[in-house]
Amino acid sequence: MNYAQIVLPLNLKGSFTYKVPEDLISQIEVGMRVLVPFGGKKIYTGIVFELHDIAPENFVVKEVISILDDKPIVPEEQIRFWNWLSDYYLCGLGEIYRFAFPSSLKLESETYLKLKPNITIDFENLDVNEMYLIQALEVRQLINLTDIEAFIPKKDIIKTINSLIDLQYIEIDEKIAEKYKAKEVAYVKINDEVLKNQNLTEILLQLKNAKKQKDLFLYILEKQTEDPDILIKKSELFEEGYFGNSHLKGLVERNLVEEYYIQKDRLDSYEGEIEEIEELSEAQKVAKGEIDVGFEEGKNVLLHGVTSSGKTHIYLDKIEDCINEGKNVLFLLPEISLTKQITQRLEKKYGRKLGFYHQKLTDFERVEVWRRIRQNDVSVLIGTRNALFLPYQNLGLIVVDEEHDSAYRPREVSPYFNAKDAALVLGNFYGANVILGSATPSVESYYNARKDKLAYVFLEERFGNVNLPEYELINFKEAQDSKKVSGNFSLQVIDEIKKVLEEKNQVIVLHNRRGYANVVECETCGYVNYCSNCDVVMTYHKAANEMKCHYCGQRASKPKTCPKCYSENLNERGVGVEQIHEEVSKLFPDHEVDRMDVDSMRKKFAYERLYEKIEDRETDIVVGTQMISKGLDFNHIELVAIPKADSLLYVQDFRAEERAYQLITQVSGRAGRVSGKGKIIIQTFNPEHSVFQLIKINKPAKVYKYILTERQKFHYPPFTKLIMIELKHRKEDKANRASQFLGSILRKYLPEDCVLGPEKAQIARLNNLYQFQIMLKLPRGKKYDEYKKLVLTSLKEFDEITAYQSIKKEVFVDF
DNA sequence: AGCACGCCGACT
DNA sequence: GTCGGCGTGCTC
Repeated sequence: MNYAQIVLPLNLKGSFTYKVPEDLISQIEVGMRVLVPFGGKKIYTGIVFELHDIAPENFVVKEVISILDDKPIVPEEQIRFWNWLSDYYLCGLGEIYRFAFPSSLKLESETYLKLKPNITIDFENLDVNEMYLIQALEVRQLINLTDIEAFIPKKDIIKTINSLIDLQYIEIDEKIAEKYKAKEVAYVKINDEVLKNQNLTEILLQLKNAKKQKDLFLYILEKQTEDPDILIKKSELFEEGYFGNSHLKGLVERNLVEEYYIQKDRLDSYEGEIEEIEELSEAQKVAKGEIDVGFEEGKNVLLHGVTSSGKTHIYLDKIEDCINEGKNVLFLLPEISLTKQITQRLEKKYGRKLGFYHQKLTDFERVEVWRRIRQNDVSVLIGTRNALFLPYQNLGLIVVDEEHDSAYRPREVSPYFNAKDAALVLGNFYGANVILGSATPSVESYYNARKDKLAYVFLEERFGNVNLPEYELINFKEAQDSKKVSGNFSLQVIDEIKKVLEEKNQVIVLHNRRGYANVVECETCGYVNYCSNCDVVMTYHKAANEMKCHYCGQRASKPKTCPKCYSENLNERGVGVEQIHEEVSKLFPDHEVDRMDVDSMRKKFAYERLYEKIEDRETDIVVGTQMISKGLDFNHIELVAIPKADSLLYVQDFRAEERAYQLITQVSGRAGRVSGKGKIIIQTFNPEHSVFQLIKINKPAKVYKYILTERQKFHYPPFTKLIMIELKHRKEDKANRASQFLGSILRKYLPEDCVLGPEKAQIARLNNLYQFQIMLKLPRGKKYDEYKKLVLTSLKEFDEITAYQSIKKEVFVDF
C-alpha cells in the first residue's frame, strides 16, 4: 500500500494519486489528513480516500509530505457518504471536502512548521534556502507556510521543506488548538473607585449635558445596587434600543464605568430548572408506537403531524430512547434561526452533551464542535445541513425536522444536494434510524411513504385536542364587483380582523413578495428599471427608498423621472409586502402593525426584538412574507389573512402548487393554537382552484392525491427524475452555442423525450452571466442508473471540447 | 479552483 | 519598447 488517492479542497474532478514515503506507510490510514504538494508551488491539506499499490503510468507521482492526524478525522461512514454524494449528485469530491470541513482544518496557510526538539544541525550540508528556513525557525519557533514565501522563492518552498523533514530537522505543527480562543462575554460595572470616593451629585453634575449617558449610568448603578450578585451583561444594555454603544463608551472614557470580560464556556451546563418531558398524549403514544414498528421493520419514518400536534414531543421521546441505548442523535433543522423552541427544550435536558453546528458559527467554534464530536462528547447535535458532515462516532438517530423545507436544498451553494435525502443515506451508512417530520411533507416523501419505502405515521389531531383552524375563501372578483373592497382587502376581511383585534388577539397577514412595488414603469414610454447585472426588473423598496435586484443584490436610487423620456409619469405596479403593510397600518391606525421580511429583519436582533414584541402582545398585526410561517408559535394569533393568495400559485415551477399548499398550511398553523378557534381567510380571484378548495376541506390526503395526479399526468417527480444542467458565460452566443452542443450530445445518447431544451433560463442573465438550461426528464428505477451513466458520458464528451472550458456548468440532480 | 503561459492594445 | 488584459491548459 504505497500509493494513496488524495482528495484536495479544489473544485476538481476525483482524487489525485500520491506516493506514500516508506516511513509513513505504517501510520497512514484512510480518512486522515495529509499535506501534499500540488502544482509546483502550493501545498494543500488533502484527505486520504484510498490506499493501494497500483503505480500510475501517465504521470510522475509526487510524495505525501506528512500526515496531520494520528487517527482518521473522516470516519469510514463519512467516506462512503462523500462517495455517494459525489456519485449521485454528479459533483466532485473536492467540492464536498470544501463544503464539509471548517476552513482551519483544511487550509494550507494554517499549517505551521517548527524545529524538532533537541537536534544538532549540520549546517555544512544545507543549501541556501534550507539555511534561511532553519535560521528563521530559530528566531520565530513557528512559521506559517505563507510567511515562508517572504524569503524562499515560491517554487523552492516544497523542495526545501521536504528535504528538511527528511533530514529530521523540522516537523509540522497543528496550530488549531492554540488558535482557538474561548468565547468571552462582556460585562459592565460601576468603577469601584467611583463608588468609594465620589458622591453621586458630583457625577450627575458632570453628566448633565449628556442625558443618555446619565440615564445609562443610573441604570447600571440601580441594577448593581439592587442585587450585586447579578452581573450586568454589556449586551443587555442595548437590547431596548434606547442606549447605544457610544453612550457606554462615554462613561468608560470618564472612568465611571468599567468593561470587563468573563470567559464563557459556551456549553455551560444549564442551571435553570430541569424540565420533565410531559407525558405523551394518547394520539402521540400511538404515533410513537408506529414509529417503533417502522424502525423494527428496518424502515425510516415519515412523521406527518398537523401543526401543533406535538411532533417535537415525539422527537424528544425518540431522542431519549436513542440516548438510553448509548447512541448519539443528529437533529437537523432547515435554518438555525428557527431553533429557539427545540433548543431551549433540549438544553434543559442535555446541557453539556448538546452541540450546535450551523453556518453562523465562527471557524473556531466549528472546530471545537468537530473535536467534541470526534471525542464522542456530544449526545445530541442540533444543526443545519452542513452538520451532516461531522465525524460522528455512534449515530443512532437522525431527525429531519420540517423535511419539506426548501432550505435543505439551496441552489446557490455547491455542492448541490438535498439534505433530507442525504440524511436518509447517511443514516443508512451509520445504521441509524431516520425520522422525517413535517406538517406538510414534501410530495416526494409522501409518495415514498405511500409506496412503503418509508413508514408513514400520521398525527391528525392537535395536541390537547384543540380544533384545527377553519378556512374561508373570499372571491375577490365578486367583492370588487359589489364594491366591497378597500384597496387589496375585502370589507369582509377588514371586519374579521377588527373582530379579532377587539378581543385583544393578534392577526397575521401573509403576502409573499418582498419590497413595495414589483416594477416602476414609465406611463409615457413604458420604460422599466432593469438591473444592470441581471435580466430582471428591479423591485422598489419604499422603506429603504431604493430599487433592489433580488437576485444579485444590486441597489439603485429610485428614478424621479423616466431616464429615457424624462416623463414624470412613473407608475408603481405589482404589490409588495411593504405596500400591504402600509395599507394595513392605514386601515388600523390605532393598532401596532409590524412587518416581517428579510429586508426588515436584516438588522441584528431585529428578529428577536419583533419576536418578543409579538410574544408580549405589543404587536397586534404582523404583515410578512413566508418568513412568518416559521417558528412563530404564539398563543393569541387567531386569524391569518392572505389578501392576494393567487400570487402564490402563479409561479413558473412545477412545485408551485405544492409550495402554495405548504406555505398556506404552515402559516395557518400559527392560528388558534390554544383557543382552537383559529381562522384563515384566503382572498382569491379563483376560489374554484383545486388547491384552495382542497385546503379548505383540510384533508391532507386529498391534497397529495391531487398533486400526485397532476405530477403523474405531466411526468414530473416523483414519477420521473429530473436533472437540470445550467451553462453560463459572459457572452450570450457562446453560452448559447455551448448549450446547443451539449443538447445535441445528450440527444445522441438519450431518447428524444428525455431531453428538454436547451432554453434561456427564466432569468436570462444573472450577475452578468448569460444562462441556458437543459432539463433531463428521466424514468425512475433501473433505467435511471443506466441513463445517468449516459448523462455522465455526455458531460465528459462536452468537457473535452477545449473551446467550451470557460463555460461554467452546473448540474442539479433531483432538481 | 488557482496559476502560468502566451498573445495583442495603451502607456513610460 | 514594456505592462497587463484574459483566453487556454494543467495540476497527481
